Amino acid sequence: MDEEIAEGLQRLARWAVHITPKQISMTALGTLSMLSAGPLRVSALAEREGTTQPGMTALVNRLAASGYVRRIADPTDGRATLVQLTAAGERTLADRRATRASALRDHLQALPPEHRQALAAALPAIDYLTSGLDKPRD
Amino acid sequence: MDEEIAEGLQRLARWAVHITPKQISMTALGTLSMLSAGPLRVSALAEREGTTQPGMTALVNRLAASGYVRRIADPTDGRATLVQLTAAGERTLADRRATRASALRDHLQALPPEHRQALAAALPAIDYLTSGLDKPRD
DNA sequence: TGTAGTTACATAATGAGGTTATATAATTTT
DNA sequence: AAAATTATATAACCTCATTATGTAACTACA
Repeated sequence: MDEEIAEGLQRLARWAVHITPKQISMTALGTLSMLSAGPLRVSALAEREGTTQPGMTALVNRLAASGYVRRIADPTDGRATLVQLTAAGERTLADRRATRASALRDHLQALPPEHRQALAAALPAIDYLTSGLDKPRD
Repeated sequence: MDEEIAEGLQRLARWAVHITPKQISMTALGTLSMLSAGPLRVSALAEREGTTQPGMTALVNRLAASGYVRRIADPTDGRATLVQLTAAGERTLADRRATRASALRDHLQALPPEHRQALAAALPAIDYLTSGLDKPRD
């Protein structure tokens, strides 16, 4: 049984990524998402995104070049830099989330009622599984 | 309601990608997966993977360099090249699928029974949603 | 039938996103 | 005060994707 569920979840993840507009990478969106709760260190972002510190430094560079984040000094540690979401970053985050959700909703609307109900009933299970994620709604 | 489901599916996709060992890209795995049913043209692979033809040419180059696929002539069209899975490619495909499925199963085993049941009940809905995909079990 | 158009793939240049290894500066430890 | 550790940055290098363009082969048609 777990076999079938695992297979289904893999297909579902693949499908969701497929139909989702790729304006921004998952890592970039997740990073902006985390920052919406307040500034974080580069290393904290890297750890929670499951990437490396140099990789996150590069991503923060790109996000800063796009004007979505800025670096501020960490008052408690001269080595660290805090990454802070800008107003433009907040707008972009909201916009990208809405676009993604709407792409998914288009497909859900074409879903027969019993299937929609089954998915709704599975939401607590999904919440349970994904609760380890840093509540990024992406 | 669709709102909550869309959100849940996005989180689920993100989670599944997160916990999945990234030995191989989704596109590469999907490509090998399609080829397991028989040789296909570069352009057919590109279209079904939702990528560009030059992108698929490059991917086929890398897969060929790794020994997972080979190019063979298309007897019906001198311009086309068919991409064929090698024995090593089949082994790799099976191995990667197993690794991914096992990572997911580890999480499913820690799932309370009622949640597991809810997911099992949602499988038909998942099949319905993802039926557009080229039955790649990834 | 030969030439014009189209098609299939490859190549080139570019950029995002990721890796490991290493350097630098600031903080801690001893 | 010196040594060790920590936080970030930098460098060199892959993968994966894009657009623009080249080339060879097929198709159509005057």
